[in-house]
Amino acid sequence: MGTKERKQREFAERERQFLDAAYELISANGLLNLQVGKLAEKCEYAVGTLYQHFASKEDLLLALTTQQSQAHTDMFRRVAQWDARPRDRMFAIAVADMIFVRKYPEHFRIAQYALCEVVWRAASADRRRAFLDAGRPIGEIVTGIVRDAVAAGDLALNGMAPEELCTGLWALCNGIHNLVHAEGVLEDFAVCNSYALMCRHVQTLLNGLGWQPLADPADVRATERLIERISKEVFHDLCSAN
Amino acid sequence: MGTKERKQREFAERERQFLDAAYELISANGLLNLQVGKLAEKCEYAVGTLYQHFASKEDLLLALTTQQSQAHTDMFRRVAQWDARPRDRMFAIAVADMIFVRKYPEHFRIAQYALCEVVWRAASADRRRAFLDAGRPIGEIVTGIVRDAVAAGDLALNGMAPEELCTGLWALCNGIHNLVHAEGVLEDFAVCNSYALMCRHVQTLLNGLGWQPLADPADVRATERLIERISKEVFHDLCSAN
DNA sequence: TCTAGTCATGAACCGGATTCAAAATCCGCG
DNA sequence: CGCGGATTTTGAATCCGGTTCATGACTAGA
Repeated sequence: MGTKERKQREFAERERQFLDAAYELISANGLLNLQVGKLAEKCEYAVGTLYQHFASKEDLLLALTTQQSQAHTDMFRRVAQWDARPRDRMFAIAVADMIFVRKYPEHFRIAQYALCEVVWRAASADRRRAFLDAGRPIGEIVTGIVRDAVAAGDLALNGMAPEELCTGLWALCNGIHNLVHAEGVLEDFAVCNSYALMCRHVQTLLNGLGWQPLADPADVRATERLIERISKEVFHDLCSAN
Repeated sequence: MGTKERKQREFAERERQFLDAAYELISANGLLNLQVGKLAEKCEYAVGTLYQHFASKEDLLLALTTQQSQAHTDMFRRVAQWDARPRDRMFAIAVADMIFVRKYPEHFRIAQYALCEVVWRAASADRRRAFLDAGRPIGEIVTGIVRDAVAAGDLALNGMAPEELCTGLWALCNGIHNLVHAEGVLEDFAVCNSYALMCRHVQTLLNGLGWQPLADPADVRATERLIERISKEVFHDLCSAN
């Protein structure tokens, strides 16, 4: 009975259609103006059909975030396979993050919103679980790099677990995105190229961990070259301009 | 004609009442369940009266966040006046942040929500401006500490503006709060005492900046002692236990 | 072709934010 | 002290958009 399976495939396909359309609508009109009715209409389905997929509007947003998270993971996977010293790979993780957020600025905003308690709680438990599951490989990739570094003698944990060490990087990147996206906050603060700055802070943090080989804090060009190299060797297809 | 002024005072007082009550309701029932009608009722005013103060529900949330920001600022001001070496003062900023978020966990959630594009845009322009204004002193305090450190020869900027340097710390703290509050994400990640960890990361970042005197990354106890000292000398009244 | 089951539909429902016309209150003046 | 216009408060009515569910269409197997 292949019928069942074909149905499932079609169902999954339709779900993707909804999510893609949602992203388009959000990009065009802002998250604020996303309306379930409009979305269904755009997809040429009835609202009821949409509700066959998502328990609520919030559920849909979390689903979208989860989908995004998978794309994000794919970029990280590439970094993991990149043939470079652990420190550079870890730095490349931050660069990947940066490229991703820049490429899909709405995604960050949606995630930011979807992970707020209000929305998170309004999504279904299944959806929440799926989101957490989607994030797990990211953790594994990143802690893997840390372990490599320790094994190579480039990094001393000083009693921290690799997971704990990672949270620092993670928080730093996440926090920067937050600041960048909070309108007016950074402008006020006279920061021009926020992502170059983010890279600098990441290098600083890695240096603070004593992660070898240390980056020269005064040599901004070296970091720029590294970013270019990463763009070229790992994300050639995603970085047309810068 | 003092009538005008008394009215203004009363108006401001009522606004505070609304905001305080909103915080209570949110603490009790969660942000999700905050209802404008209920809030007005709790304050024994009609909904219409509430709308005299706030352009929308979102506007109210941003107002609440702004109020919070002022309390936050007061804590930072204390740190600025603390008689200690700049590096310790900077570290104390992070500790202050930590104490604040711990003391008012809902406030963080509200801010997180209020600063999402959806809510931010739904608030009135005046309110947004007020929020940005409320944040400005924080920036001044923190960059002030950086300048002190540079003047004392404890820190080299390496071409960064003090504001830029601050964003790193800021992002790190903000990011950690985000992770801590995102249910399930850190649990998954086997992090037990998240704020102790945050302090470690802050020390790491400061070390990475070469901010003298460096903290010994292996000596966890030293940082604990410093935190205790800060709790005692700066926030004696706010820290009953730990 | 028929039938039971599954799925899609969209008008109706409903909760809650927002509005606004009427009522109450306030204030300065005679 | 009382009057009249301005200001403020009130809460029932409105509006909006997310969600439901009775109905009809479609499917697959008999």
